[in-house]
Amino acid sequence: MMDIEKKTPFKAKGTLFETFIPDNLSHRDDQMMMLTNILTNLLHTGQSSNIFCYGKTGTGKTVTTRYTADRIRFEGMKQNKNTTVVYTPAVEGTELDLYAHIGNETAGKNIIPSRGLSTQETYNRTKDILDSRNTRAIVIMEEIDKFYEKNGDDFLYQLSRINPQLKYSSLCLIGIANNLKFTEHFDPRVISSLNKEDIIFPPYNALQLQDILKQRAKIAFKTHAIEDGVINLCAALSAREHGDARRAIELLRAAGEIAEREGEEVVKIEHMKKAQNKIELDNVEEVIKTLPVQSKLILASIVFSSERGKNTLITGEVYDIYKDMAKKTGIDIITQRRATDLISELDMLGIINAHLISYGRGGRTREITTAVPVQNTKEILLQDETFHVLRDYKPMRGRNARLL
DNA sequence: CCTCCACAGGAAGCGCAGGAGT
DNA sequence: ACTCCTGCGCTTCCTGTGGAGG
Repeated sequence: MMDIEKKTPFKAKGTLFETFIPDNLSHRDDQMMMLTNILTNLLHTGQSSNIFCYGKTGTGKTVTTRYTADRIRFEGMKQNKNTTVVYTPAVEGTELDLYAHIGNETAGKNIIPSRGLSTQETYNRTKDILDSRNTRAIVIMEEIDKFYEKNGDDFLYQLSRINPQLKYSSLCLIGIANNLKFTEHFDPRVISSLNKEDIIFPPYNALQLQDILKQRAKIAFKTHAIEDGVINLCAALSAREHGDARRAIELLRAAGEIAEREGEEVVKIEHMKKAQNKIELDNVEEVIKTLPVQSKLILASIVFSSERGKNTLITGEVYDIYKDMAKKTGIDIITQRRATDLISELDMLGIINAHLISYGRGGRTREITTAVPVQNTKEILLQDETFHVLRDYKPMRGRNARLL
């Protein structure tokens, strides 16, 4: 028999995943109190104001709201007042998708189709479902600012006016946003009917992160399974980059996994350093792999000509190389207009940096550089069969190539 | 001060996919 | 089988523009 007692620093690894909601949240007492105060009205009067939470990623907006909403739901159960929590992860979709999601989550099954019905009809059905369930629905909506940017403020108007139309139920919207100022351009009629309260989540500093990590480490790892300084390093690395607690915990977990794989029972500084590199690469790989072909090809044209000192490209150059590569790989060529959009998307994903610059008479364009390790990116792209012919691609000088 | 480059990026619309209703 | 709905990727056509060179 093999040794079943395999060496590991972990005691309860599951507590280091994003889905885990801890029993107590440190450094978010104020926000939790405000949330509780507002949401308690749901149980008292059956309705409450809508709430907008602002803060950067990993500042505890999601955990805090979900935690609090859950407690309210539990409290409601005790008082025999039916409460539903609808969690809406960052929706890629539209107003229609949002209504369908709320309706289906409330119902607990897929009743409303995501296509085929008009937006208004979808809204009506969701409204009917809500009313038929006799419930107080807390709708937590992730990245509401992004949704607003894409779809406008109509959904807010609709949702804010839903309560008077409900006889037996009510809806309370909790919007979670990164951008503090996205409400600035709301239509006045939205502002007047929305009735919202704002809660701000400031980023954690290194000390607070340390605190959070220590608490979490206590339940996740065996005693003495973490070398001195590892937590502090983890907190420092995370605070410096983003102050993001979610990623800090992810980093700690990765360090533990690396230690585990190396057959160690103690997480050491070197594991933490390796973990940081790994996480960075993993994230990039995941994003690149799931890119649509055309985006991949655009990325390829940037990456495959970013070596040998020539590391800034302009849109025209990228497009020329792209066309060349498209011919070689047999992929349909898209227009430059479309290509600029894809370049913007890659920029937003953080895979490349593209910023506007003017060369005066030389025109106005974007300077593009890679934001990820070139060699690794090439390898990831080459995993795709379609790109095999590019393996030994020699960057050509585009028609628009500038002289340095 | 004006020009003019090499684009940025908005607007409209097209064809298709996926699904509902009839 | 047929009509109607929306989203998506894309094209076509277009107007707008920072700033070096004239």
